[in-house]
Amino acid sequence: MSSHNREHDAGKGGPRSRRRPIQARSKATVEAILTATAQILERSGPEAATTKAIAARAGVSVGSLYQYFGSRDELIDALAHRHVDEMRKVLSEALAELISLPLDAAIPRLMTALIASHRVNPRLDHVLHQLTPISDTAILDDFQDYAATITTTALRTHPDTDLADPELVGSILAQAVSGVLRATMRRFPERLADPALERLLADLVLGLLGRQGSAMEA
Amino acid sequence: MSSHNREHDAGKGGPRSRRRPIQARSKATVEAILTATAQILERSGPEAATTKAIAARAGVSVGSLYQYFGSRDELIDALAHRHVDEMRKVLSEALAELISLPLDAAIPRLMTALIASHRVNPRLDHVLHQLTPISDTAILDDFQDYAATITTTALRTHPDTDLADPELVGSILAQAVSGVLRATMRRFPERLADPALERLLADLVLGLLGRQGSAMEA
DNA sequence: AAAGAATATGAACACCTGCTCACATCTTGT
DNA sequence: ACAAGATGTGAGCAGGTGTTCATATTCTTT
Repeated sequence: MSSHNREHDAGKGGPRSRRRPIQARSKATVEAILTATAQILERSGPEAATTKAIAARAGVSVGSLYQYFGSRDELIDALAHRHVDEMRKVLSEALAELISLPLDAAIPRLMTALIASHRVNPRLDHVLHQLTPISDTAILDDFQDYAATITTTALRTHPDTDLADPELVGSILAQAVSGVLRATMRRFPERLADPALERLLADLVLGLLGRQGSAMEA
Repeated sequence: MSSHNREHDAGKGGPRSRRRPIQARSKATVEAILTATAQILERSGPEAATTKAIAARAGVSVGSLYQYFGSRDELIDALAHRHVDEMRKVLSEALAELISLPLDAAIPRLMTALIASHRVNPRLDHVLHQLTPISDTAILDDFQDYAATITTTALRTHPDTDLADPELVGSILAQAVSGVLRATMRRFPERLADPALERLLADLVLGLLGRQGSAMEA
């Protein structure tokens, strides 16, 4: 080995992971730490996610934790990134087939995809939202923005409707849907399986488009 | 003075305020403590709301705080109750005039009222939502349920539409609107003044009702 | 086999937290 | 004026936190 592994970010500054796992053993360690963090957060909330508790559940010592994460906050940040990446992946997978469909058919499928993406890890999702600060933009906003962009482009692409401000409409729709989903996951998780939810959400979106697209309704 | 003031709840148990303020001076103290807590929560989030920080900002000693609140959590609970009470009040004030209106006119006004109620203290609202646990029902849910009930009864009362499951629809609509409002407050607060938001929300609700009420759309 | 790098350990440290309690002060009723 | 209750104080306690570091172990390379 010729190059050291310690932090020496020639590029942009900012807090970075202390060390990068290069052997298989260490990769398993960071993996264990991340899953342990997720589990504790899901089960017992942010306050229980103590460095010591995390290390214990991961079967590692605190020292190991600090070998790969510069601080507790960095660790949680990494976990959050991981989580939105997975959500984004689930959503984008169901996306390819949508572009060719007319809106009436595309929107219900989009809802199904959104529900699926929110099912990735609802409890962790909620806790990460708890950790979202008021002012600063948070990692979780990335997913929200992604969903908004998708909706906006869908509206722009499909010639079925033409809106005055597709961006605003897309953003509002994404907010509405994710608001419903997040509230449902926390308080009525059994509803998620109910196909009525999907239909209602699709009707919600299509209804607004109908109202907005044409100046008049039937 | 014949009766002591200490806690001696003959009724149901549970953590209660230690002492009830009876003189004007002490009432001012609890008031100061509550406002201080709110200010710190708004400005710096839950972690900054230390008992010492609160006492300092209130111009009081820690001891005084514990004379009227059994614990830090009880204090925040009290503040949360206060907050939803105010939101509920704002909402219910704008409610009386709605029952006589047809849905097309009632819904936009309901949106105005909902926006107003969410404007009571958006930052505090967000922080209190941060403190909402995953599993247990929280105080803030009361407002959500209130809004859902109002919507449901509005749908039931007005003969304009007849829905299969007004409760589900009312609940979803309330979740959607509050999802939009909360996201907007945090990330695009300037939009709150935009009348387009009100119109969009009303269209969102009316659109779903149009879709749901009649089996067919134009 | 030997050396050096990567990885793992956990006691120890400095700091901060919620909370109590013995005491001082103010207010009120008589 | 005087007691007695109501209110206010803040140093101090017990416990917990995130983080570091000198040391030990394991792996990789030569």
